[in-house]
Amino acid sequence: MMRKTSDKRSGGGTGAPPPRQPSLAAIPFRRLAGTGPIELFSDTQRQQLLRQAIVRDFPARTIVYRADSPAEYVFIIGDGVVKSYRDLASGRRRIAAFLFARDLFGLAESGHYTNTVQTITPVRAYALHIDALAELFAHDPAIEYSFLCKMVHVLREAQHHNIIVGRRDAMGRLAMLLRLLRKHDPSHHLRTIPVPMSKSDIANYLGLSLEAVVRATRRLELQGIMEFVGRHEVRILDHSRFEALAAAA
Amino acid sequence: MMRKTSDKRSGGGTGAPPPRQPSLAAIPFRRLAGTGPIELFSDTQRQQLLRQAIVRDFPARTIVYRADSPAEYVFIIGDGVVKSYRDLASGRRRIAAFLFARDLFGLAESGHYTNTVQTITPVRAYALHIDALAELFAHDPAIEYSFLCKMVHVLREAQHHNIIVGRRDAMGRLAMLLRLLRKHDPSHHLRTIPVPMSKSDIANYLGLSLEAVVRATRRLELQGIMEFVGRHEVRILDHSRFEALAAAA
DNA sequence: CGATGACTTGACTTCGCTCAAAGACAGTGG
DNA sequence: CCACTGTCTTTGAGCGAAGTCAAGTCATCG
Repeated sequence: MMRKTSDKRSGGGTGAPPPRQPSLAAIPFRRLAGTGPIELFSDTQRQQLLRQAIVRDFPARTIVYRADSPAEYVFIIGDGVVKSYRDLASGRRRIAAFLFARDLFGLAESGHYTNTVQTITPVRAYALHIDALAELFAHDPAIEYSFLCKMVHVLREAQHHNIIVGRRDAMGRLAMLLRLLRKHDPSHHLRTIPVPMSKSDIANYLGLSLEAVVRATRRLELQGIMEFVGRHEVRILDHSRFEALAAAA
Repeated sequence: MMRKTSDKRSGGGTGAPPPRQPSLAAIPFRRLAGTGPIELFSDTQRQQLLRQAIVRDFPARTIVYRADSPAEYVFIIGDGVVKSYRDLASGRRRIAAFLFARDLFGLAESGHYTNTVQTITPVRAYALHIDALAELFAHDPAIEYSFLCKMVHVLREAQHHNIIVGRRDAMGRLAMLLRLLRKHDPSHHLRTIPVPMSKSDIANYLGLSLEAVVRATRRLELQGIMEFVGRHEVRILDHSRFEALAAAA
């Protein structure tokens, strides 16, 4: 049934110096020196949030909340990976996003969550009561600005997801997902990309059948572009062809 | 080449009492009485924004800005319809969203727009300089909160778009888009849905080829579910089957 | 060591894509 | 006012890729 505590997949956030918590990462929308995601909170903001937050640890495969249930809390991930999905009337499941350390989830619609969120690895999360958060916003526009930045960033990610799903070829979609996952790996100088989720999750994220995902991985392996090392790691063998495939958009 | 000013398609916002401008509409994320979108700005907020805003009128088919160009302004649509899209390396074009009156666009990434935005109908827009807006945010958390609400709302729409594109059947995708368009029609008690964009735009939004869109419309017409009245209006003939198709998700 | 869930593989079907060519519409200019 | 022209749209034929169904294997855990 449930894997116990033996799950060693980390999926992000285990870099050498553990970042202060809670923290939020995003690429700001205004012009800035760097090009990658930056930390949005200052130390004092972090402390303010931590005062309001409830630290919660979830084992792998735990449902944090279900779609359409009343939304009391917003969550910031300290460590671990979750999936945010919706089960459709057709019986299909659409995974809207995989979320990692420094990501945010739980902003709802009319007080009800729109997606179900379930952990993939063990997760530490910071739960912020929505009223407390609104209170904070009213007093501190800078914190609110950070959340706004994050939402803009998340919207861009959703649009990128749209582009991924819009591709017709399964191999290309898979390559794009792998590139996403690599970005979330703190130590991606290594040749292997951590893949914490199951192939079935991947299928639901990419809008493919499970079999199509399996066949796409097989073809990528046959072409010598990448290979699975166990079920939760991928090694890129031919970087240039991999990038070319993922970039074909 | 370019249609001149004779374009009569409205596409939203021509309801009897013209709303005060600029205005933003969204479903707030906190629990609330109503279930539909509400106006986010108060009168005083509107006036504050209007003081900063440049009112700009664009003819149909005008490019407001191009992807990757420096982002100086954020826009709120007063009236009309635009498309926000990105041309991919493969030669394909992905339309990320159609935007209507009371919608927002132009929040960028690192000071550069991520999508190209082009008008479909004539458009009146309110351009807000990003620095002025940030200034406003720092002084008025309530305005900032409105923008945050809007971004959360837009994110939900993007996820809904993901669900649409995730469907395999062209007819179902088309039905879902038509339902979206109906929502944006101020007078949708009528049997006809305004469809301001071309079928080619629809194809790029749905992730289909133009021909697939045409065939889907044909099949819907043959089955007596709906029919095109001219190129920019659709009449729903069988509401229950239409809804069933769109809801099958 | 048996069970459960995750994964793999094969055969067949279906649906949308591509290419190609013709038809319909709207704004333009005479 | 009407023919002109470019765009948008429609339709057909053939192909390929992903979906579905059905077995069967592998891995992990009790």
